[in-house]
Amino acid sequence: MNQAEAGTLKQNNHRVPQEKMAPSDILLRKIQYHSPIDGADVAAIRRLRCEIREFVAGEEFIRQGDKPKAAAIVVEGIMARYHSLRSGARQYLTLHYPGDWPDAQGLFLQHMDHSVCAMGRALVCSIAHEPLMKTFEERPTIGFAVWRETLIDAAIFRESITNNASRHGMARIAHFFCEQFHRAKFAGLADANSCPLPLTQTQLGEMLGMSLVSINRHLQALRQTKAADHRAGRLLIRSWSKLAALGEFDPGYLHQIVPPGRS
Amino acid sequence: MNQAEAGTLKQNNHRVPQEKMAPSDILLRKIQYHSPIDGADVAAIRRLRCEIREFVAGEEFIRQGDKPKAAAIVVEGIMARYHSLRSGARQYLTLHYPGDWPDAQGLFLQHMDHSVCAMGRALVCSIAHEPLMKTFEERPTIGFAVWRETLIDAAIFRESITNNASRHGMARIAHFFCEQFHRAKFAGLADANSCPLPLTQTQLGEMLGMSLVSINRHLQALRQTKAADHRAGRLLIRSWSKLAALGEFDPGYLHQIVPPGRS
DNA sequence: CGGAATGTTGATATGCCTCAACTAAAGTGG
DNA sequence: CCACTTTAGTTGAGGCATATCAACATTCCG
Repeated sequence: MNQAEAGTLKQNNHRVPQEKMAPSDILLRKIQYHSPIDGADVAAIRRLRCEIREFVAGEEFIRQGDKPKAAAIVVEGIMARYHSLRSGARQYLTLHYPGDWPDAQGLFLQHMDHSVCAMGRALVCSIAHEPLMKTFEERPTIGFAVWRETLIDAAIFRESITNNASRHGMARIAHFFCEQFHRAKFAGLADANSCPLPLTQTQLGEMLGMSLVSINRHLQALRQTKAADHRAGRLLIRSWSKLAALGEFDPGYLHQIVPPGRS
Repeated sequence: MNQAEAGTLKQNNHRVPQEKMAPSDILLRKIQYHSPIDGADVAAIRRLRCEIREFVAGEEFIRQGDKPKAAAIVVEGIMARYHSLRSGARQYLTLHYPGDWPDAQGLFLQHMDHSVCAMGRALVCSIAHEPLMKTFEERPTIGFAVWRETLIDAAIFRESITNNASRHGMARIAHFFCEQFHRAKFAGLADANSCPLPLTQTQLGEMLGMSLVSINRHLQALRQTKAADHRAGRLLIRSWSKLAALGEFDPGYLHQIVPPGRS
């Protein structure tokens, strides 16, 4: 049982003072890499009012079946999307890093077909659908940029299908680690050879469709190859080339456009 | 080896005379169910020039790595998306029915991270990106409707992750059958208790991450439950309730809005 | 310090994969 | 039209990867 299921969860929906940061910047930073945002677009984005909320580990942001009236952008930390199965188990679908829109589907679809929760502490900014949609109508480039984000999400889901269905334990884990490191790096969360990855082994299993015991054993094998290590909620890359080879990782599907001035 | 891999494929890129049908109608029919398309929108859609092409079974429409300059809409038949693995094997990702946009990602992402091919004979209509994007800018509602389609695709991918990762053989097949019947029905391809499903058992395996032998045996078991039968490229539903129960199928994730006047 | 969550290890069971042979159906060419 | 080839489907046998069960060690946290 994880925290959310055990019902021992602390609620922590504190509003964070708006002055603490400009959430539009995290949004801009990401979409400017790939989309031709002009001055008027920037102004329109800055004009959007957003509410920042803080979440503790495991806390739910939105639940399967909900009908959201606002869209969320991850500002700090890591969020996860998951399906709740009838058996009570979870199937985690993806992780989301700062700049991601984990519930963008709510903009156009009636109800959520999955839930979103925080993995570790996280900060989320919500923008009400109505003004956001209006902005998309008036400044299509902004909508296109967010649309693009949702298409990359879909590419990540596809890769996940392939990873879970066609790779064996060790390779599957290696591939997953590669993806997370790549994305954490892109979001500015990683240092040269490590990044946060606040999942328990149970949750890794729920992500990759494997049992806890299998995860544990493959993780140990992975340690012995000296390719990567996962401990205490952190992923340590010891040999990127070895890990990428093990997981047959090719980052093309992430469609990352490397921002100028970063490696 | 299937046809495409064996290289014995017949090329059949015949242009079909434009008069044969109005492809914009298939597009309109679908998006009008859910989006507030007005007269000017309809006119803008009809103004888009599109080229219709016919494909034979297995023929590739677009390949992993390609940079498409046009977007496709399935007009007739069934298309599939798939990843090509290093081993040469395929991982099928989804099927697409008339009205679907199997390569919409090409509108915003540089290169294709997967391929698209025809399953059985199919008719596809292509609309050049440039005028299409212009239409999205001028008439945001149209873009939103297509965006919505891509979000449903993503929901289908997510369900596929869960299905492949968390359900055992028989349930996995049952769930897949339920989804395809539901979608075929929605696209007008199904009759009361059957629909086309032009996959070989090998391809079913490549879709669901199982070996041919497992598929074959589960399929036989499924026949014996009298829930469903798959033969000669056609899916026959013998007991929907039984099949849905076996596959734990809940169609919510398809976000279908039932068109007026249909059950 | 005590209790809960997390990680580790061993043993056993089983679902699925692989290999291999064979049948049935469909398509091809003389 | 029939013989031949190819593709698709079926069946059996054996082995392996992963699940499951169960006990224990460790870390975390109030």
